[in-house]
Formats: sequence, structure tokens, C-alpha cells
Amino acid sequence: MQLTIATWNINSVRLRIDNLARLIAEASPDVIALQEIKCPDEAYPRAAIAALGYPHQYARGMKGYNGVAILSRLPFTATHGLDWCERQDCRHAAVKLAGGIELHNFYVPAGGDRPDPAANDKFAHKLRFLEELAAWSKAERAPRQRRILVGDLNVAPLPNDVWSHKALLDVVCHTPGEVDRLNALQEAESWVDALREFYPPEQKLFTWWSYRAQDWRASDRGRRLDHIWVTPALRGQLRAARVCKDARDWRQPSDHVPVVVTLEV
DNA sequence: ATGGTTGCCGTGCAA
Repeated sequence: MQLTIATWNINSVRLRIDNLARLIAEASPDVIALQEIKCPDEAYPRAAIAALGYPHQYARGMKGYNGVAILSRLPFTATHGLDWCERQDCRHAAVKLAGGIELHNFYVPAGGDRPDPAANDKFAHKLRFLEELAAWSKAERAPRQRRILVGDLNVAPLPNDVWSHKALLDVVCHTPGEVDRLNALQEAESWVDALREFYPPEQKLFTWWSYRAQDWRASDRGRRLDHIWVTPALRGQLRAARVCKDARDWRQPSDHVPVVVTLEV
């Protein structure tokens, strides 16, 4: 069977429930991983999402910030959420899908403005978060394991994952320190970057455009911050991948757009 | 070099 998975930093699930409906209409994902839902569990719109065809939901939210959720048309058999950097800030949710495929949804800290861990606690937190992810992945590694890691990783690792490699070398999300740590995470479990299996690294590819641009499409100063990775056991099962760029022009858009892959499982 | 916008919450903070 085909399994389509979407990941999206929705930047408030309550505000953008209609945009979620539109993603569902246009991409028909079986499973949707959301980041920055920005609501506590008691305010999470469970019934509205069930009505969109996703009765199986696992959400970890908090007031105002962060928060992740996994929505599914198909049942999942287990759920868990881990804490990182000794904080309870709702940046991870995991489920086990049919066939034993594990799906992990992450929201990596953005890291603030200054890329200096000594002067910026938020950047130090981001670096440490990425280090903990690498250690976790290395410990979890197992041969032939079928796992999927998605989310807003808040790092654009390749030169063509940003509008200007040179201009962003000292900008948070593309600094060598962040890229090195993301690469260490990727190597920990030999994760395959599913999007780059379909869009060659020579090609610019972005999933986020700042709200601050006057005309985001014209200036096109984007970054690829949202990722879908699969373990080597699933590489041969990848069938399609795409970035829903048009979502950036939907009414009251998120600054991130959905990323979607289809696997044969 | 600077400022630009958005969401949540409450008139600041994080992104």
C-alpha cells in the first residue's frame, strides 16, 4: 500500500484549521505531522480535526509556544513524547504506524538571532538539542529498522537549501556549527534526506519564507528548514516527494509550507 | 547596517 506523510509547521493550529483542510484536500496525506500548534491540550481542536478525516491523533501542546501533533487516518499502535535538554517544551511526538514503522515528529528550537552560544542562550539550547538528537538516534540505531523522522529542524544544511549560502553563513539556521550537528544526526542512523532524493542538491529548494518580505515569491529569500528523513530500509520504498509551495500564498498563511512524501510500504 | 511581519498574550516575547 501507499503511505503519504506530510509535515508542516502550521504556526497555530487553531488559527489555521481551514488551511489544514486545504492541505488535506490537495495532498490527501494519510498522516500529518504538525509543529508549532501553539495551544495547550485543553484547547487543541481534536473534534474539528477528527471531522476532517483524522480520528487518530496524538498531540503534545503547551500554552502559547511550540507544541507538536500527529494526525492519522490509520490507527497507530503506540505513542510517546520525549523531553530534551531537561525541558518540558513539547518538541517531540512519536507514533508506531501499521507495519511497525516508527514516525518521529520534531520541532527543533529556532535559536534566536545571534549565532553565538556564549551570548545567546537560545542558540546554545539549539546546539545542545541537536547534539542530544544525534546521541538519541545513535542509541536507537538498529539494522533494517523502518523509521521516519520529520519536522521543522530549523537548519538548512545544504548550500542550495538557502537563497544565498555566502550571505547566510553567519545567520542562524545555516551556520557551520548547526550544519555540522545536523549532519552528525543524519549520520547517526544513516538517515536518507527524502526530499533530496527527488530534488537534486544542485537545485534550490525552500520550505520557509519570512513574513517580513514585501513579496516573498519575488524576493525568494527562502530556507529549507522542514525535513523528511527515512532510514536506509525505507529508501527503496520512496515513491514521491514535494514541497507545497503554493500554501505560502493561501489566505493567512503559515511562514512554513507543507512537505509531503509517498512511500510504498 | 537596518528593519521588515506574525501569533499569542496582554501591550512583550519568540519566531
